[in-house]
Amino acid sequence: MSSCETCVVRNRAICAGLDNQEITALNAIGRRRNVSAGEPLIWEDDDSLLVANVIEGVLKLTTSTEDGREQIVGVAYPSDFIGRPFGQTSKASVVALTDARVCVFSRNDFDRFARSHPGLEHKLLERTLAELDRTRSWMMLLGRKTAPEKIATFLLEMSERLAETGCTPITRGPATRFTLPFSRQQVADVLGLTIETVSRQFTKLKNEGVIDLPARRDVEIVNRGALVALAG
Amino acid sequence: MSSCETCVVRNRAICAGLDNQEITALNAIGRRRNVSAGEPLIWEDDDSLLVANVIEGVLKLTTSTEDGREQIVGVAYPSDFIGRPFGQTSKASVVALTDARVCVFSRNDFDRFARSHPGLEHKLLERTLAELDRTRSWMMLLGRKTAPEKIATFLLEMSERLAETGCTPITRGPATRFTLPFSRQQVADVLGLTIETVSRQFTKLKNEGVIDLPARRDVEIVNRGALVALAG
DNA sequence: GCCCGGCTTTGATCCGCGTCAACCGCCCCG
DNA sequence: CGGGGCGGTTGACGCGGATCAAAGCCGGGC
Repeated sequence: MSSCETCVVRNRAICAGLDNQEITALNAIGRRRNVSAGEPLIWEDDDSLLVANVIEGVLKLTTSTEDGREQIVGVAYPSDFIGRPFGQTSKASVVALTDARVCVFSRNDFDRFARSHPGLEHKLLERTLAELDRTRSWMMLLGRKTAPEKIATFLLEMSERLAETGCTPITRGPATRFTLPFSRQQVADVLGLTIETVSRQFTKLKNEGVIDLPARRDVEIVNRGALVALAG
Repeated sequence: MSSCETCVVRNRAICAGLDNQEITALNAIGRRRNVSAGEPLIWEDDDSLLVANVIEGVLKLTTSTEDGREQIVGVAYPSDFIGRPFGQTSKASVVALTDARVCVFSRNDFDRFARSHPGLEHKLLERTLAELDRTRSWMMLLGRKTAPEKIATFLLEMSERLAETGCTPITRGPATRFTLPFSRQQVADVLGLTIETVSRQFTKLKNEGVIDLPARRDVEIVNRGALVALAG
């Protein structure tokens, strides 16, 4: 296994910017792991023993109330970083949505390595700041948007992120046709809606000719302009 | 003006962990600024020319839709860091809720300084990770909690944060009595509710003897247990 | 091919919260 | 002391999305 493989495509991975020697050292403390769809990687409130780097696949970060309501608070795509370095407990559960390959590190090992490699910490900081930006714009959606706006925003975001992370046939710009890594229930958990509402909104957009739904999880954006207008 | 003053109480400020020489260098590129209640510090989508460190007061971070709906996506207390280093545009507006004192830096100056001082970047990373955790648990609230749960959660969070940032008479643990730095409308903007719903829920809690409302913005928690139970 | 089970869609109804509107009370200022 | 205005409260009502229920669809196993 080459160092490049363990640590993902070099240019996009967490280790981008490290020199060869550093990459080798990082690989020494990491382990590859396969996680199949539906399998958990980290449980909410556990000791946060792991951090990881996504190589392939999509995973969800969730928090739940005691009575079982779930909210997806983040989605990790290839090259994304998962887990909570420098903290006692993980505040979110991580579960694979598709079969996934990740590179896991013990939190202690990773923390120690990061602290002595400023380039890595800088990269991590940039990623965390970007994630915070995304999360904040999602708060706007959860707190203030209507169901149709939520669905439209969601579809547009999916078409962008799936394209840029290479989860769809490579095209320039956002994808017009893609396969959702989510079930209807999971879409509901992302948007703070119920499964029935999600289903109804999808059907409505299809009837209006804005999108097409060729298969359960497949979406084709027919009229992107309309979607942008609906997104609010 | 001593270096300590410019850069906030040493132990809690962004510069904690820097040596004296570094603190002096950081002070050289920062400027004190007073912001009065209601005054903006950064506008949404501007060029993100500023970053800042809060010395005193409380500020809100907001995003808005074109048609004027507003969502408060973060609240900055003393010692908190504001702005978006290493990014092109700021995604949120920053407006003071109370009269505030901040230490502002030009983004370029700050970026350059941070990149050459790993201790500062590490501190910034820890803060950003903590903020991300808080933001994610707020997503759960926005997406899945009912109005009574939102209000209860909000009051408990306020009682903790206002105590730990020294915005209330110092006590051990969470404050039982405090002054909200928010108007009713702003509470609504934090929780994704309307002003009327916020008002009704406050009144309900008062009638049930869970809290007392001695003045417009003052809250006294009478029955914390009940509040915790309601928070969901 | 056929059956079974889980996911999804669709329909009917309900209710929490938003909306619209009026009123209240505190504070400022004359 | 007496307006006036702003922020907050209260009430009446309606709607969007949740809830409850049932049927449809599709994929997998035999």
